[in-house]
Amino acid sequence: MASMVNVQAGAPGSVSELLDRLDGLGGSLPKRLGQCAEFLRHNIHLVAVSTVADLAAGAGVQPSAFMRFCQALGFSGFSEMQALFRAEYTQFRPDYEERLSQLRERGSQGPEWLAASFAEAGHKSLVSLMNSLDGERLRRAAAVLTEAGTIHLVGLRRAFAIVSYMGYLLDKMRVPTVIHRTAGQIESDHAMRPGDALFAVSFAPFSQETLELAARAGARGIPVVALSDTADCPMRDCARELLVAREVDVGAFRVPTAALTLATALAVAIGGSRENSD
Amino acid sequence: MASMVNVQAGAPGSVSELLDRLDGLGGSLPKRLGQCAEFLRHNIHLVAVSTVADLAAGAGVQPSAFMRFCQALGFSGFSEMQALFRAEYTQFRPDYEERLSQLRERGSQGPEWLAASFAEAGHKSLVSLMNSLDGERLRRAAAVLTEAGTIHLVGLRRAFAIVSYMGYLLDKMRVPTVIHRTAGQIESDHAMRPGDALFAVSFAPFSQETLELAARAGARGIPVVALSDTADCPMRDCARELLVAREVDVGAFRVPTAALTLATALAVAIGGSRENSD
DNA sequence: CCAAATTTGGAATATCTATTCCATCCCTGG
DNA sequence: CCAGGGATGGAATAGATATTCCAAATTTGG
Repeated sequence: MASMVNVQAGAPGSVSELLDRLDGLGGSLPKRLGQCAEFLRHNIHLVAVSTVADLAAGAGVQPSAFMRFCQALGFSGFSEMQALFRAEYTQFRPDYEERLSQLRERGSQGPEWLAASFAEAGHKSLVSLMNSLDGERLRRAAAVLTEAGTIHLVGLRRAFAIVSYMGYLLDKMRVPTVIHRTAGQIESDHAMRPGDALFAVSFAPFSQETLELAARAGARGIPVVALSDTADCPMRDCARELLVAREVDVGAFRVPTAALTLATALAVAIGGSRENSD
Repeated sequence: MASMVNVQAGAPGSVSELLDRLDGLGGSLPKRLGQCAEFLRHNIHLVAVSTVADLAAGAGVQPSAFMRFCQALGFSGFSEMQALFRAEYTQFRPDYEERLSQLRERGSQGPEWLAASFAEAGHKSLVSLMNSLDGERLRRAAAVLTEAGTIHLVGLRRAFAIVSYMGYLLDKMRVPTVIHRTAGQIESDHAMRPGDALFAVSFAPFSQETLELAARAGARGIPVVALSDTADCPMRDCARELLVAREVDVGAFRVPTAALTLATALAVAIGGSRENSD
């Protein structure tokens, strides 16, 4: 009984713990169980709502093999493993459909309805962000800004919130940063010196000031990383890298959830790399 | 066979269609089936991962009653109804866990990994926001700010992004708004006149300046609406309403997704109400 | 290349879940 | 107040689904 594939401790207590254990097992699993592991990694979301037979078929193995796989992970069987996924699912799943329909009934368009709508839009924006994100481009953008002497940030109107949060994070991580407010400040350009870099944020319809500042920086050989809500952004010409974060609107309004998320990830990545190279 | 409670067309083809039909049935259902309907409306997310017995128990009825309820909705039985929910679930669900574990494998902690982590945290923050949101309190907060002559906004450090976006939205909707930057500006207080209101944002650890400004405003009888990430916020004493938006962290960092979403909903609600009363 | 140990497939079984059925109860209309 | 029709609870049944078992196949170590 002690010579089984892998009988550690008890069963995992959460999905991420389970994934860790899966990584730990590495390639040490026999062929069929390996198939199960591979399939599970790519289809985590199916576990809560499928039968062993379905999952086994998906992984291309017999149900009994999948059972053995569950046991190798430390569970008593499939049911115990599924219970874990179901618990996690019921904990985190938003019931927007329900909530919105409820709110729609009694006097629509109140603040609560708006909050639910914006929250739902936020979910969609984040999903779309991760689906469309180009990891390689993001890495290059982070590299450009990591190597800069001082990072200059610019973004007006709705983009200013993004820039100000990024400025806060970078400053907290002791990365030399300047936030540009172009209004009536002609000296902006001269603050950018060779070796610096510019991070420019602008959403359609674009602020002329931001576009021009980015263009002048690009012309002077200062690398520009741009963030916009469309690939058609005019900055695509002057920018070394253009990142795109689309947002889902609620009527005429939106929350820049995806952009803020992407900008934060970028800032933290920059802060992390700088720290390492100090 | 034709005299059953309600046998229309076929089974609903989607969850929202089902909700519509539920609304259509209105109060015409007998007591026990009504309990099922009520429970379903509030626990849509449970259907995909529960048994009839569980749901029936939750609704306080016998399994057989729940079966009749499913049939009244046009399904052949519970299984058919559950299949609908399971299908929608597998469609919508993003596989962050999977994505993260994939990214973890090859060179962890890159910008892409960070983006995925922050996106996942954003999802969780939004779910928790909507689970904990008190509609009544939000409505009162919106009312306080709607009735104000000028809305004063204050928030420093990480809270400034929230305030600046809210300021942008309110300004766009032609609501008189002032953003206070307390640094070295002593006249802040006098800008707030009777009839105005203050919206103060501060997250732990709180900025002393924000707390003091809010306290002085409260003492002068100017209504204060506060937004924080904890109910333990010191402003709870001076504020007319305290809104709470908790965020899920990634390591030492976070994206203020929930707070920004809530603040946006609030701003749009205010803008909408003002428009109506003009 | 052989023997031992491990893994595998598939069928048999145990368990759990959905579904039906019917005696009883409760309303409703006369 | 008394039928009569629908609604209800609970048990009985049919159907899935998980789980185990073991003979056959495969791999591993010497």
